[in-house]
Amino acid sequence: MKHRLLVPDSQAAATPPLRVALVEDQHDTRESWRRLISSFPDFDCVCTCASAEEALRNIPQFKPDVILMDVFLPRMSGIECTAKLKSLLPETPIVMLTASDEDEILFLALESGADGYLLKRTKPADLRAALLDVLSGGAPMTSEIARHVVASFRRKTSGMDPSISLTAREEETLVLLTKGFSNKEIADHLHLSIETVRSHLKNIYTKMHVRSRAEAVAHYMTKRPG
Amino acid sequence: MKHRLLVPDSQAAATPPLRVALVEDQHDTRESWRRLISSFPDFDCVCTCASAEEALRNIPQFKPDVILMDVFLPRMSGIECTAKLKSLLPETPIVMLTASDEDEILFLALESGADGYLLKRTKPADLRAALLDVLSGGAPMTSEIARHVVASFRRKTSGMDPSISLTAREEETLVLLTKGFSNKEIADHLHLSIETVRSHLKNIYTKMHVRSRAEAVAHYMTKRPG
DNA sequence: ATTTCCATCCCCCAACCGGGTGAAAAATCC
DNA sequence: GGATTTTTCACCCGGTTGGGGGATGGAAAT
Repeated sequence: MKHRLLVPDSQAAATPPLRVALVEDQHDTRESWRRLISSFPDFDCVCTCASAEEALRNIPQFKPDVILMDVFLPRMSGIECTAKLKSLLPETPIVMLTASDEDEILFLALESGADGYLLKRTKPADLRAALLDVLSGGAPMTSEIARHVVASFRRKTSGMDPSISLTAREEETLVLLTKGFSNKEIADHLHLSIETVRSHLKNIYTKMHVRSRAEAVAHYMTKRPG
Repeated sequence: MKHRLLVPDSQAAATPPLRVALVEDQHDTRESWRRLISSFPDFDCVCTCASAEEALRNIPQFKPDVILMDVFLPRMSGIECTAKLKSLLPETPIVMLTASDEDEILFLALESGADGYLLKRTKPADLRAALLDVLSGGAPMTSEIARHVVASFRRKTSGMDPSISLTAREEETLVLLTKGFSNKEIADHLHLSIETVRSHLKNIYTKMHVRSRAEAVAHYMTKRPG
């Protein structure tokens, strides 16, 4: 899923510059970002937009290699704009820029399809590294943000365990159950007889005190978010 | 949430070395990791464990600054071990090591509480950077893995088609479905004929592109937490 | 006024599912 | 090494479910 061949850390003057589009509503900020990006020998800021509407109108024609998007824009937010741009240019990586580091905005941005998430106070060298990173298939973000993202996966071990302890095989079966598979599909997936799956399921039901797969799925998913 | 004050990129010979615990079942691999870590002037491998059980027994006493954990261990997996260690030492960052880059294992590892995720083929300099990163509150992972992680957020909302709009009655039916009720129970609850419930369900399945109640429950619950 | 949707209900049928019972290898524990 | 748990599989039975047809009346939209 590489978008361009990159010479990782050199200035790469031989290849044509990578084309960047920038969306930022505040004039001064926009200009300073534009100048900064164009100051990199291997990058060129080919399109600057002052609003989400302008971005949706212009960026698809420019087909840039990467898009830098401010989160806070008047009327339509950068998050909504990102979602719309992603359906127009699904292959073009979008890096969100934000002043705050609120979790809420971070996750909304990632859900909208953003590929990276930088704070506006990012240092010039780090910005360039982030652009190269996202263009080579990475997901640039600060350490703190990465930790927040990773932390969001963590299960709460508080109220879930005490009673039910499923065996390894039962757990596997249950996970496939929550993906909506039938007994036969689970059996194929685990290379088992359908009767074995039924057997595991019966044990799971007994341990979880439920009487159907739907109930098991519901109980499992309320306990383990995701 | 910093665990130690760090001098980011210097060799920091003045501060005491950071204490690393290593869990890896294969003797040769374990030794080579141990030697590698101890070769860093600012790190010291104070505890090596050949199994998850040994890790749970020894690591809590050593109270290392960071734990390196192989995912594949006999009997109890590194993932399970990570979950248990996290409840014993919630502040100690754990970095998972894996040979493969399967999505399934990655997400299980993150859910278990791992703070970073490295491939075993990581270069020595990158390992050291990753250890420093995780100790200063980051979440070290390769670019590819970071992209997988952010991509997993996208699925949640972009998979949640804006196209599916259920009617009021269908919504009610679906909610009861997620509580694990049978068709008959739903019918009683809503004072309807069982045939009406079946009818609603058929429409729900069509709209949601699923073929069973378990699948519908799974899809619904991944979209709406709770 | 006509059409389109929604909610309600009915029937059929094949397939699937949940529950009971049993049992034999394999792994694990003590 | 013997006891226990886990994993694997089988058979039967009745109820449930999913998918395919409809049909009716009412409400909302055009």
